[in-house]
Amino acid sequence: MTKLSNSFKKIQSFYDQKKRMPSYSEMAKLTGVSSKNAVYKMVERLCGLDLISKDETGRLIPGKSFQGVRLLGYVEAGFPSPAEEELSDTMSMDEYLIDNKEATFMLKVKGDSMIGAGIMPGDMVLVERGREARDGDIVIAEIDHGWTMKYLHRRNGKIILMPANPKYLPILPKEELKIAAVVKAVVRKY
Amino acid sequence: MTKLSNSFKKIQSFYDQKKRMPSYSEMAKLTGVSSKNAVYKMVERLCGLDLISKDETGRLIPGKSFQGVRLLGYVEAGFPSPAEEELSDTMSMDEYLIDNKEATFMLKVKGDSMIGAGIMPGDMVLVERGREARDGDIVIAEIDHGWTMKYLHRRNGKIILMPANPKYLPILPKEELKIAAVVKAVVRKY
DNA sequence: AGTATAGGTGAACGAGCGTTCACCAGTCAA
DNA sequence: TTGACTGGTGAACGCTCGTTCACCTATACT
Repeated sequence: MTKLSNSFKKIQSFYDQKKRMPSYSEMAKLTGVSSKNAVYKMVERLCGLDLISKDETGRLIPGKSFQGVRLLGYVEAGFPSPAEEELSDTMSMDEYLIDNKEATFMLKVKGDSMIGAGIMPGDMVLVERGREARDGDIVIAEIDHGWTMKYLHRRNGKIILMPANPKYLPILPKEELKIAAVVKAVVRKY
Repeated sequence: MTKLSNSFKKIQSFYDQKKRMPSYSEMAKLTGVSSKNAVYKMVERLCGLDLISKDETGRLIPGKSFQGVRLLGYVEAGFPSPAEEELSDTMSMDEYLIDNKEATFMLKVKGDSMIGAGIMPGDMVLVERGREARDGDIVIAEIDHGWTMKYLHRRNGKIILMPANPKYLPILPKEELKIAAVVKAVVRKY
């Protein structure tokens, strides 16, 4: 554990708590040095490593690999050794899952009608409004004054809402069918 | 759309891009007013709504409902109308999914051995290292020089690794069994 | 007509910012 | 032993920060 990466972790956890970067003086206190210039040089080093950046006004902003969790390989291909972890990429969940924050909503799944698609009751789904639903998408649809989540299929001009559970029957909407949102992601927490 | 919430959105998207709050002068440019004091009063109003906060040094930090996506109700209980959306809570994916960033890793699932638990091939799992595995947890385990993801069960002192797919057989480790990590969440993107 | 009130202007204040300077103590290779 | 380098101190610089002041509109409500 180098001193540099130790200081970086302190800065990282400061940002996690406050959602802003510490000033140079604050970093001096965090890292235990008593001169702003020592910090300044350290920040320059961190900028070189792309861990921290500066915007056009000189203010500090988190660098590319600042936020998020480390991304590893495949689970069946083996779990990396501690040495390999150093090289791994990082990824923020928010960035990974959300394209358009304004139109994205999270909602909780009730019922088991999509269990065959790996969506269990109690899961959270991230849905995006105003996006065009394509054949095979999972959608939130209004059907006969109620809302359901189903696969959307188009068969020669007609729309079919397919559950992913043999217990339930496909829905052939008679008249009104409003697609409220398209399911973009599923999230389950244990 | 009030002017206040319009300005707030500009600030929000500034933060999204730069990962820091704009200064009062920057906000003045963003919102089109020409006096810092006008911005100051606006920020006070936003602080009252908990959209923006100040830390102990007076610097601005994002408020509680600043980041993340809006959280809605149950999907089968109905999709809220636009009016209801105003009242909804918000939630950051990072905060929701990650407790201990240092020990959390993301890895991609290969194979269908946990399909019964709603974990499909290609899904991402968030795993946490160094956490004690309890009975019923899904774990990443080293078994006979390989790594797998399985349910962990304890039966009178013995450990069984259970797949969630009838195609595969439970694993009764003979000797060495190292639990590398516990699966905390599953994420699937469409 | 009168008058609160919400929201804006423009100037001012001290404090703290990011940055730079000159200098110093160790470490390591030549 | 010398000399270059790395990482630190402490003081200084101009600039921008957050904040406050007095004053200025409009609109809304008696």
